[in-house]
Amino acid sequence: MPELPEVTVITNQLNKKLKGLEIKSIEYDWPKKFHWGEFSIKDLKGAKVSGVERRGKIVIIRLVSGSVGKWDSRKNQKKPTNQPTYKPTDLSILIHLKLTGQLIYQDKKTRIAGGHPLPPLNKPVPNSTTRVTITFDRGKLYFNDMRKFGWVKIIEDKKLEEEDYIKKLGPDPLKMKFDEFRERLKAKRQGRIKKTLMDQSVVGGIGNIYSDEGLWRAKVHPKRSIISLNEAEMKAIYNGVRESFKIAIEKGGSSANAYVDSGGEKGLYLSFGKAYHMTGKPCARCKTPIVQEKMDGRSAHFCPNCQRLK
DNA sequence: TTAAATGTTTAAAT
DNA sequence: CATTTAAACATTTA
Repeated sequence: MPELPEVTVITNQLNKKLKGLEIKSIEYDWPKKFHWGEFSIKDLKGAKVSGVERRGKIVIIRLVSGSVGKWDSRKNQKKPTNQPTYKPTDLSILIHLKLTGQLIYQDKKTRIAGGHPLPPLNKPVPNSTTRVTITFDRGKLYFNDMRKFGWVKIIEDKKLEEEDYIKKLGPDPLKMKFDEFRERLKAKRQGRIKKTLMDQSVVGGIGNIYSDEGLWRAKVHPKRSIISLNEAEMKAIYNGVRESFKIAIEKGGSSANAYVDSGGEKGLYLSFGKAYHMTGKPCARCKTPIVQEKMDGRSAHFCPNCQRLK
């Protein structure tokens, strides 16, 4: 999916738009990946958005209780009643976009869209890839996912840290000091650098695009093992990943197709990319054609001259 | 027609 | 038991 920069961009925009909105209803045709846990639609109806944030690559829509009812604290579950359910704490909606997820919010005068570029982000919604629709008192949020790899989960705020994805998640490269970044990577020793960078338990938010981009900037071959990296190379990788993230966030994400920002403006292509999907194109530094090679089940793109294996 | 795709989990093999 | 690799998930597009 959408990696850290894309999720950051859409999260920030959603945060501005959704704050204070009240949930009216939720529709979905995708029960397999909509995890309600012990909750149900009754628990969300009337709840208001207190903010939208990001953890790794997931989007979290935080809610505050709107309705009140009964909660059985002994059984730690809702009582079987038709009354609205009382929540001992507030709830959150977790959304993982995986490979092909998109989030699109629309109201009378606004449209914001982010995530995977296909289908085009300016395509009308709902469409054939729309899996979940959350209706607010003013506007609707659509979760599209062509390949249905993504998921939605309803969870209590206080259990957020125990959630499977979140509890394994390493810190953001942008929020981490170099020392911690280096130590976390080093723990993988024999691991190959590209694969390790994409390991969400080591560092959060890096996927196939930005591991390629970061390593290109660092002039490090994606197959290098962690133990073979010296201090300078490690630092270059740290900086490389951070730079590519910062640039991508500035540019509004890497979505390769039409991107519509909160003002309805179009634009933004993966024009800043130096390696990802640049196979055969000359390296921006040395003009050697970028090569693509399959490794660890993914395709890596790199410059065979700047990024030597040894 | 076949392969590949902005990701993660799980089963299987080492 | 720890680690690595392959397969699975589901669908579209090049």
